[in-house]
Amino acid sequence: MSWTDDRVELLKKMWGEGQSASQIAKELGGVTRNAVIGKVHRLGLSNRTTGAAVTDAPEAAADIDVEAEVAAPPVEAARPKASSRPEPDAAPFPEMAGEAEDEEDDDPPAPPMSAARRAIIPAGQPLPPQPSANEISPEALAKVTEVEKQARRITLMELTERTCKWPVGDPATPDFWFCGLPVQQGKPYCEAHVGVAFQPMSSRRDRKR
DNA sequence: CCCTGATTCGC
DNA sequence: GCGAATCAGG
Repeated sequence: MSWTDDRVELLKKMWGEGQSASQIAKELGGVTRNAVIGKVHRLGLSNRTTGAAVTDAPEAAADIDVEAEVAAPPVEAARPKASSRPEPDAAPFPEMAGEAEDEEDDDPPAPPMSAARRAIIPAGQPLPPQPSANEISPEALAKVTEVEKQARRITLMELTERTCKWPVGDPATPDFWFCGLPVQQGKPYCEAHVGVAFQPMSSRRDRKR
């Protein structure tokens, strides 16, 4: 595979979005993450680490401009290093309700129970995890509800191996989504959701049956 | 061990 | 220019 124009374009786009080199490589296909990184560097678009140069201090060296230091593109996605906590570039969430472009007015039974909904989990389906929110450490729970506010709120089809697959809401409801934050390596969920999904078995010695 | 990006250097 | 190998981290 070669770096065709549109492949480069996709590379730029994804890199700009904070996608990792391996993800980009996977998306492009036919190239390794090394190839992607190499290209990224050759293109001049590389670190956008909070203004601070991770490698060398941009001091001295008054002759580093032959190749021109490609003016940093207006990249806004701040990637807090390899710690993975990519701020969802654009997560405009209008407190759900999204009546904006409802081509169909179909949810009469969709009361504005925003806050309540988050707290009340429809538990019951054989679906994924949905913890019985009764034996989870308050801390973990708090963390989740907090995280769910930052969630990317992606759809089923937007799920990838690296997006948190924690479902939120009632699948039968229009406001059903998946967390979508970066998963904790290996696990299918992000850090917060791993926390509630995998309970170490602590304050739950009763109801043991 | 998984992952990340950075760099080098033969091609 | 390209990217595998390597390096240097988290």
